[in-house]
Amino acid sequence: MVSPLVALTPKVQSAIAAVLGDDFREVDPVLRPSQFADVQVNAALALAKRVGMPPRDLATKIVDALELDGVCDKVEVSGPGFINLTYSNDWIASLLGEVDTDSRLGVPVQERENIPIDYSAPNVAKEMHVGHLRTTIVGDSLARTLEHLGHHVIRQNHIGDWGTPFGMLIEHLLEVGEDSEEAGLLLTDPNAFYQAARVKFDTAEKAEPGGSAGDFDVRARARVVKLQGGDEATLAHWQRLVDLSKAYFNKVYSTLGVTLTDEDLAGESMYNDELGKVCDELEAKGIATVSDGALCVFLDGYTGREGKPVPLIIRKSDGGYGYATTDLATIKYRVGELHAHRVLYVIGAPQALHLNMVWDTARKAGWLPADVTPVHIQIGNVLGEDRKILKTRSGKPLRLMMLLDEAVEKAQSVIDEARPDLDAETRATIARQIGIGAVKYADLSVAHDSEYVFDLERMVSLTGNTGPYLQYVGARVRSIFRQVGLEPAAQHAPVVLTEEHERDLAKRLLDFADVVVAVGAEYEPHRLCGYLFELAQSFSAFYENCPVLKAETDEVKESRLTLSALVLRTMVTGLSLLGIEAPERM
RNA sequence: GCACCCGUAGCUCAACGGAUAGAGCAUCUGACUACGGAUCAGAAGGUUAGGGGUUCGAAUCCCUUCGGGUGCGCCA
Repeated sequence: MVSPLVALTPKVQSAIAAVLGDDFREVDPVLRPSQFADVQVNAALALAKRVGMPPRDLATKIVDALELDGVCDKVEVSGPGFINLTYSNDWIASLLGEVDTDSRLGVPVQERENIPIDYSAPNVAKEMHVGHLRTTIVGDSLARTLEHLGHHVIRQNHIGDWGTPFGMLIEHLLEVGEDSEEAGLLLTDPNAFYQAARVKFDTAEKAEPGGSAGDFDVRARARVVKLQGGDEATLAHWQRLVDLSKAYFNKVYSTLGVTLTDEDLAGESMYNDELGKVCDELEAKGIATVSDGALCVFLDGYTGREGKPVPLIIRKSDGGYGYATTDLATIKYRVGELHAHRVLYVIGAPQALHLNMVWDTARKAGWLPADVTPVHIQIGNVLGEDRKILKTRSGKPLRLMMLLDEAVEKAQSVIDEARPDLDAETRATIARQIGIGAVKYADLSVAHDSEYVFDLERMVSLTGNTGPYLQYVGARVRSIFRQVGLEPAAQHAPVVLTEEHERDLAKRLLDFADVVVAVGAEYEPHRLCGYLFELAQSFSAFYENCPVLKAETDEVKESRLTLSALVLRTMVTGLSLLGIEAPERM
């Protein structure tokens, strides 16, 4: 089973080789979508200069050498040397027949690679905000997609469960008591807990030593050292803190329909025993040196203010370790223990410098071989209406759970009004699917590295390029089948193409595999969103213009039912790769 | 100061170096006793921030100016 582009590529390459010789057999035929035909071949333009031939002449020769019997109805040279190809309806129908019999809808199974994906990574005792929402959703979609392509995806939820803040968090927890109302905030409003600890710390730090503000800051710092030193009592308090937060994360993940579980937790604390070894090894290899009391790695090409070299601090002057050390231990683990072929980091764009320094250090230390590719899938900042970054610390905190609840509420009010015929329980289920789907789609449909303006109204809007619109297409198809009492999954009659809208839809369906492959290669779920939206539009036009159940003949009716069933299957599969549910009805 | 990212229609965003830069929202005009109108058809909307360069061809690659964002030693 192959897509049109995959099928045509070797044919065009053969024609090029026939004209220019075997040296050109592997050359990129430059197949592109065309507004004048089904596809255009731009190879002649690309190669003309190299072979010293006018592009139109070369294009003509390539066309003469092309063997496209039964594949294309029309082949013509156009403009400066474009070759426009128009598929024959029979070919489209026959490829679609193959897609129809393929449980994978033509999506290939790729050579299996081990791919750890680092995503979500919320902080213990901190509310998940819209920034976390994005890495969680994009990462989860990539995990699902790469898994679908046959890879061994190892989800790595690198939660912030270690480091300096835990000193103050534990001290705060001890002061308020583990069973206090205050501690309960960890489950419901973690930010409030964190902020309280933060305020105590900041107040004490600014105050005179021994003053009325107490020595909270001193105790907090001492607690960090105890924690990293493995003090048992401290570890027990820490574990309590982590457990409370884990319950909160899982509540969010379950609401969101994200695949992460406790099995995927691989927090910073996991690497605690390795931190000392990492430092020792780097020092022994002469990669790290002591500067101002801190153990640092200085790398070529990294300069900061006033041309001073930027250090990667792997051991602070007080003996503690920061996230640079943890991240080094992490990549060492992912390569050495998980045998990664690719290592994906779905984290914020501002971390680019840090990540590059970590990777370069790991390369230098021999922990990251040349054949292992680390990839930073940069998550752009989420902006407020004022186009400034939404921050939890200074600005008003935007609680994720509240946001999700609000999205579901909006969907609920719409569905209550539109479908009073359904029972309350069904409506509640649909409202959840639509509301959550809307939020996820809004996040997935823009390029992951672009900053985007967070607008709840637009997100949950049920018209336009939104999740609900795509879900609606699936519901419409199911409705057609319900009316005639047929199962979409059992519909496999041959497709015959007569109307232009049928042809457009069929062609669109054939592109699915290429898009999924592209998402896996480029790590860009927004391409799949774009594709599914186009598919939805193609289906809507088809649905409007080509009666299915009232078709002129049984043959046409059966064919259109097959097309509809394929739309449903493609839409449901595509949405599932995005992590979005497709309601039976809505 | 240095580095990275960004600047596309009123707004939010697309566009693997290819022909006339596309969608959605909003606006305007049409289509409802509907195979489900949560829809569809159509209109209007642009010097791709400015200027150079490379190329047969640039929103895309290079240089530069302007504007915005982010990062740059003991938070993560």
